[in-house]
Amino acid sequence: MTTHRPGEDAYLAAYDAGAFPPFALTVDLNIFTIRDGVLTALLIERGDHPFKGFWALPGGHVEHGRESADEAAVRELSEETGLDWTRLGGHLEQVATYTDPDRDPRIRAGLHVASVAYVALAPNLPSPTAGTDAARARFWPVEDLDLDAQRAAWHDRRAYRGDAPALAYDHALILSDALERVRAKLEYSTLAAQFVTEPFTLADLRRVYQAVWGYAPDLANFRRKVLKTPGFVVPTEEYRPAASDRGGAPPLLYLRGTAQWINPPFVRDRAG
Amino acid sequence: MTTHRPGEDAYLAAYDAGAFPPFALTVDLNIFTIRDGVLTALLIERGDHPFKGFWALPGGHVEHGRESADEAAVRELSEETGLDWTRLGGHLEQVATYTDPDRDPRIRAGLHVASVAYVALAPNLPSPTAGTDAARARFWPVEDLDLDAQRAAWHDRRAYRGDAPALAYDHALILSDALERVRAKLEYSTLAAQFVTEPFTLADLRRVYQAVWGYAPDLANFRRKVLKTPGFVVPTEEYRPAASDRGGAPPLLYLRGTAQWINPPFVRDRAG
DNA sequence: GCCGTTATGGTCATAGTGACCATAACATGG
DNA sequence: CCATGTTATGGTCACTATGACCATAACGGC
Repeated sequence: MTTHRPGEDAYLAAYDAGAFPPFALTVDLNIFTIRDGVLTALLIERGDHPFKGFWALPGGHVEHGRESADEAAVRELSEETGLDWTRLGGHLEQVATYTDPDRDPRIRAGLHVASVAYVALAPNLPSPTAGTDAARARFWPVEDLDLDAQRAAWHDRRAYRGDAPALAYDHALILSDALERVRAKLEYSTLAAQFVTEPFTLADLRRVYQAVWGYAPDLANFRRKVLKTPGFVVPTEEYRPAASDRGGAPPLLYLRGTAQWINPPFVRDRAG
Repeated sequence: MTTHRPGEDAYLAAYDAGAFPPFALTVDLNIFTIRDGVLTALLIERGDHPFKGFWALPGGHVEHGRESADEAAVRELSEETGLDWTRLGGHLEQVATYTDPDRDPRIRAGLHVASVAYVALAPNLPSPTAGTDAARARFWPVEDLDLDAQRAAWHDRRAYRGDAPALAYDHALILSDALERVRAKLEYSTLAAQFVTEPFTLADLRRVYQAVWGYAPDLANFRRKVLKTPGFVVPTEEYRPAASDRGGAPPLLYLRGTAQWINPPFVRDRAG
C-alpha cells in the first residue's frame, strides 16, 4: 500500500521506530460452551513461567505487522479448539483491552504487555488437546472458579487463597467482564442460539438461559417471546423423539434464524 | 510489587524483552459535547506527518510501564480540554481497540501501532486550545464529517474525495463506532444527563436525545418515562425564568440522579 | 386582553409481560 | 390397560408500558 499524501514517504523513510519503548500485544480468549447444562470456560494450566501451574485463558501474541488482533484471535481459536473457526461460523467478539503495567510480571523485565480480550461462543466443543506450552486444558464450570473472590484478590494485589483453581494474570477480571457481556447480550440479541447445535428444541434454547443467567425464564412466556420474535428461530417439520428415560410429548425442532437482535429485549431478573 | 510464585523471580531476571518486535500503544479520544443543540466531536488538525493536514481524534501514546491506557486517556483528556477530568467527573469509557497493521503508515518503518479508543462525554466544553503537535483544534458537528463515506473509503483503501474535512488514520471508523455506542447507550442508561449542565430542565435533557438520535421523542411521553424512572433525575424547588425572547411557562429545574440504568430501556425509532 | 409558546398533567387504545391454567403426547410402573 | 408423572404446547387474565393524542396553566410580547 502506498500513501498518496505528499511528504509522507520521506518522513517514513527517516522514521525511527526504536524511539518508543516496546509494548507486547496479546489476545486472550474467553471460550464459553455449555456442557450438561452448565456454562463452562476453556482454561489452560500453564506449564511455564510466568504463573507456572496457574490456570490461564488461552491466547497468544499478535504477530507483529502481519495480523490484527481480530485475526490473531481467530488463529488462536482454531489452534486451541482444533476447529476451523471461520468455517464453523461461531460467534467471536472483542470485549475490552487490558493494559495495566502490573497485569503481567514481565514488566519487571521491561515488557509492558497489553491484551485484547475476546468472547467466543460455541455449542458442545470437543474436549481440547493440550498445546505445546500447556500442561493441561479443560473446560471449567464458571461457577467453580470463585471469580468474585479471585478478582478482588487481584485488585488488592493479594494472592488468592481458596479452593478454586488459581487464575493467572488478571484473568479473573477478564473472565468476569466477558461473562457479564455474555449475560447482558442474551437480553437483547439472539446470541443464545449460538450455544446450541442445530436442530434444537425450545427447551434446549431455554436451558442456555438457565445456564448463563442461573435461572430459567417462565416456560410458556419464554416460548411466546421466542416465537413472536421474527427470525429468532425457524421451525422445521421434524419432532425429536422423546428421551428414552423420561416421557413427555416429542418437541418440535428448530433452526437458527437470521435475526440478530431481540426488540424489545428480554428482561433479566436483576434480583436473581 | 513482588511475586510470591516460586521460581518466577529467576525467570524474570533472565527474560529477554527484546525477543518480541515492538508495538506502540496509543489512546484515541472521542470527546462528544452538544453545542447549540448539535452533537459535536473534538478533532485536531495535524501539523506533522503522518497525515499532515488531516483531522484526527485527540490522543497520544501510553507511557511505557508507567500507566494503563485508562490512565493515559484521563491524562490526555485533561491536556486536550484543559480541564481536570478526575475532578470534573465526566463520563469516560473504553469502546474498542484497533490493531490492523495498516491502520498507521508507520508500519512501513517497522512500528505496529495499536490504539485503544475511548468515549468521553461532557456538557458545553470550552473551545480548545491547540496543543504542541496540533495546528488547530475545534469541535466539528458529526453530521458534517460524512462518516459513512470516509469509513467506506478507508475500508477500500481509497482516498476520501468529498467536501468534509478529511479524517486521519482509521479515525472515521473509530468515530463511527463511538457514535453508535453513544446512541445505543442513551437507550438503556442515564448517560444523557452527562451532556447537560446542572441544573437542567427536562426540555434540556430531551434536546440531548434530539441531538444524538437526530429526532426528539414525544414530549409528554418523554417526561413520563424520565420521571417514572427512579433516580434518573432529581427535582429541585427552583424554576428557570422563561427566556427573554420567548414566552412559555417557567420549567422546573432538575439535578442528575444516581441511577445508572433505565429499565425497561428507551426504545429508539430504528426507522427514523 | 389576545396570541403564540412552553410546561405540565391528563386520557385512551394497544402491545407486551408475568403468573397462571388446560390439554395433549409421551414413558414407566403397577 | 390404566394411573401417574413428565414434557410440549396453546391458552387466559390482570397489569404495565407505550404511542398518540388532548387540555390547561403559565409565561412574554403586541
